[in-house]
Amino acid sequence: MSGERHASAEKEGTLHSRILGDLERHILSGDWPPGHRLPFEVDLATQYGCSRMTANKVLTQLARAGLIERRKKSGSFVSQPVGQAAVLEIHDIEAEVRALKLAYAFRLEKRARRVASAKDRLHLELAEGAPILDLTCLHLAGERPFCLEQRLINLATVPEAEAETFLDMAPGAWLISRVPWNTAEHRIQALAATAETATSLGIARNAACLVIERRTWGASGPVTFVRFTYPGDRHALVARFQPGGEGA
Amino acid sequence: MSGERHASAEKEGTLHSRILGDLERHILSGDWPPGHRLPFEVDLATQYGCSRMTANKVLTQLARAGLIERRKKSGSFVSQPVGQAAVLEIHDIEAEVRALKLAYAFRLEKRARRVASAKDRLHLELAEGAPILDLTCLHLAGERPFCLEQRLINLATVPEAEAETFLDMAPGAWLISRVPWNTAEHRIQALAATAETATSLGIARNAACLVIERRTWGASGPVTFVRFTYPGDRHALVARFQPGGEGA
DNA sequence: ACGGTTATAATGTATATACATGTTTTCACG
DNA sequence: CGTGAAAACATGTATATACATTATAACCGT
Repeated sequence: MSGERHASAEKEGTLHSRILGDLERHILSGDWPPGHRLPFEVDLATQYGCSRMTANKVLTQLARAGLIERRKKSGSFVSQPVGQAAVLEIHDIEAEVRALKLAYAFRLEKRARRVASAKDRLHLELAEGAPILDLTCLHLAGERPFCLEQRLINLATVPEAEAETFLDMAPGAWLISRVPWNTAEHRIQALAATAETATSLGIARNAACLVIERRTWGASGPVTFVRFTYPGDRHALVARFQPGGEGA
Repeated sequence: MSGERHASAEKEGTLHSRILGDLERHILSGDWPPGHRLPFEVDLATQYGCSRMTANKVLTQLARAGLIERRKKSGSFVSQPVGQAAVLEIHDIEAEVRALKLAYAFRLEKRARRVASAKDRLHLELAEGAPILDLTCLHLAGERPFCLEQRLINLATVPEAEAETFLDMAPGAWLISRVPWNTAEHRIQALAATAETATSLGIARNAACLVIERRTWGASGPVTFVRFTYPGDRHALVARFQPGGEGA
């Protein structure tokens, strides 16, 4: 009620996180099913002996995380568990290999500067005849091929790339550290290995491969298109998901 | 500054969202590269003619979204674009089929109640001899097989499932609407079709298939394990990502 | 110089208050 | 008896203030 002024560290953590934790627990445990109305801001404030502002901030955070929906006059309600979204971490390949406790290496197999063909324009939104850099490189785990990377870099957006040899640094890492981007689109498929990729990766022709394609845009237009091809029987993507789980 | 008291709707949107937008623009455009220190709370407050609390809330939100890192005494800094996380939406299969403008149907091919074997316990954390429901069903788009679903349901956690026939409602949709969950783990692989799955899906043996496995936990333990097998040449997962992009 | 204490700068959390905004309920008037 | 204006309600946004926390900087005596 009267509210003993600010945090006196009575038990553990801040009031904010205590309230947040309690509400999340009620929601995630199913104790409060979707559609259930949670206490009003003023009631929460009374219950925890805090101001409405504090309760408001907690509820606002839950709403941003998608766990609840808020309606004026009506109150706040537990959301339906909407489409199952998973945070898919696509690691840096070097990190991926090292996570397997294997030595990492890569080999540049192709580096060509040319103008965009019609086929390239399917992958990246490019003007006709726009200059691009076409790279292919093979990532190795220990002695064995791990992943084949085929990449197009838009030289209109990233002119610095033309001066780079990509002999010492993989193009992915180089781009990440130099070029800002703000949107990426991924496409994940299972495809049979073509004769070419089978040779590069040292697998049987038509073997199942996991193919991940990524297109990236920056403020000044399309940046890069990349296709990673992994031997399917040796690789898996893993994604973990907790609703409302912010990146701590 | 004196700060003209609350929102007088001078231009557009709230002060909060204007500041947020401005900062995001600076960061995403690369204008402020990773490591760059952004203005202190008090400076932002002065600049926008608002109180420090307002600036603080904006910065706090950016920090939660992972765009910036904050250090006491030092200030707030643009984060390194860490591991590329993409929000991967795994749609409901029915929605997926309808998005292709095809008729949706499903057929239950197997429904068995049994106790967990050692192999089942690899998929789901189960006690030895725990009762489970073992389901297989085929999802159809138009007349053609679209996806094969193989599912284990933990009857210890979801006893209601035993009374359900799953003839009218697909097990995925049934579970979503009835059983609360709080953690899911996905595994995505490319695998060659086994003889069985090839027959079910009407594809060639050894054809590349996209396999998505999901394990789900609720408050009272493991809920379900499911494996979706899609003919690889006919299906792709698509994920779009914008850093700091909250679910509106 | 060195190492420890003190000051200071920046963020973190919380309060009380004020007014805006959008819904729902109520109630009075025709 | 309906309908439209007014009141009540719950959230949304913003302010000013206070004190806590913590990392860095400044100081200071030995």
